[in-house]
Amino acid sequence: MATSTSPIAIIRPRKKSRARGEVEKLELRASILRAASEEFLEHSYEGFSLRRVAERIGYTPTTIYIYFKDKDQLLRETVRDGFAAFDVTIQNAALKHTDPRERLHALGQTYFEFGLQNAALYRLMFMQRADFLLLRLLGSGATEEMRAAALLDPSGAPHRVVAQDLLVAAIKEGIETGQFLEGDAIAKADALWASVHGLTSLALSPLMSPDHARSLIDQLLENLIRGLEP
Amino acid sequence: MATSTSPIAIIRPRKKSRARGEVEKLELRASILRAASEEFLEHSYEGFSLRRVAERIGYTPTTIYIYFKDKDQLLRETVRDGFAAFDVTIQNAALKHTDPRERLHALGQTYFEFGLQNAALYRLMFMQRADFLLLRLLGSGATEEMRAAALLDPSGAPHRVVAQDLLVAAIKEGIETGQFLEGDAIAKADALWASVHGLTSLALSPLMSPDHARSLIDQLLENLIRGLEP
DNA sequence: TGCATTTAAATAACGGTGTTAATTAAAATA
DNA sequence: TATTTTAATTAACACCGTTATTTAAATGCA
Repeated sequence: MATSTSPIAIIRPRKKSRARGEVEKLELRASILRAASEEFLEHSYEGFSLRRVAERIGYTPTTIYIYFKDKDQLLRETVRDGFAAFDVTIQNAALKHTDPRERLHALGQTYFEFGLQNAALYRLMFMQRADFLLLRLLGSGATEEMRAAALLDPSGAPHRVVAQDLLVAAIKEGIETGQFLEGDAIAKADALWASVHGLTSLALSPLMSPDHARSLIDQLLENLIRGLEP
Repeated sequence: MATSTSPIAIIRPRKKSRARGEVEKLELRASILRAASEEFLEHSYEGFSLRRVAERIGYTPTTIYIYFKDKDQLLRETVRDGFAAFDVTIQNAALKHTDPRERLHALGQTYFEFGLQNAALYRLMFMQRADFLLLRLLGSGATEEMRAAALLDPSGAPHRVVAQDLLVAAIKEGIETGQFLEGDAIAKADALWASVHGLTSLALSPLMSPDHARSLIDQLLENLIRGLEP
């Protein structure tokens, strides 16, 4: 049978045809993700509907299951870029300041403002689906069992977010230069993180207006950083 | 029936019979709320199902609509006691300490620990359905328009939670006694609140273990309170 | 007491969700 | 060209909140 079309087809008739199919597959996959991204931005996590994503690109809901395991995985991949953008934004803020105090302040400000400017994403990352962040942190090398275990047992040595690590680094640096008191840098970093997260999350809730929160962030950061000093 | 049993039933045959009916209604209503409460504790906000509440007490889902406007109202009434318990707990903590510094510290500790001990409730109150809190704060005197407006516009002079008011009071007292620096007591209170809320909410997320958060709360509170001092 | 009215509750149904199994049709392979 | 693989669909399931309609019992009144 193969002989009828081309005897030398042994080389790679499969590869070529398969390659074409895979491009198309990737295109549809990307199209799904694009639609999902719009869907998430418009309706946030609570209103994110797999069926609407499908309808948006003119496919049936079941088609999505060919490209993604389930709704969770679709959403995970949908916000992947957002997660990365968060890391980049925070990293850049850290790079702009050599002085630990200034760097901590910039990290806090940037974290806070990123949250306000990316409300749906921030809520998802830190308030609604923090498990996404954990899975991410476990990396691709982790087995399914490790992931499941990490989700079931959030205690133990926790997996740390980039922003956390940058805080720790700045604090350690401040300790080395004598600007900050000695002590558990991770503990200090987590306390700082918790405070800024608290103000950010309240600013994204009906309990505090973003503007009111903005009027508080600098003073709060100053107080917290002063608390690190001798 | 009323006439057959007593001709003088004119006095209040309606009242008596109606009273009996109303007691039964109240009993069923209470039974629904009891089932809903169990449901909420077992499945939290995300998994709270009206149909399961109905099934739990052996009624059809539609019956619930005779006693409650919709799922939201059922849930609101279900957690009413929890909200009140939160207020009482915080109030008691405040009453135990006359010194503003100590009172602030106790308020923070108690708030934090209440959150950890009542995870589903705390998440609902401050993370998932803060609008419940707002409606509550608007009180029974508010019109529907006022409530709708308050929800749509969370800016403006915000309605304050009991815990917030207690913080403000303690800070104002500390300023009067000269223990704290002069300044906007509300702003200082909100910053304090945001920080404690941040640690509490992280402790209720997979991103930070409750025990780790517990190891941070006292130091954090000390730092924040010291930030109020001259 | 008998009849009419009110009303508590149930049934049936609508539109929505995520998801799985079975089916169609088109493309890839031999 | 015939066979196999596979992308996509249709049909279905089990949920969800909610509304309109119907049943049946309790109540009101002559």
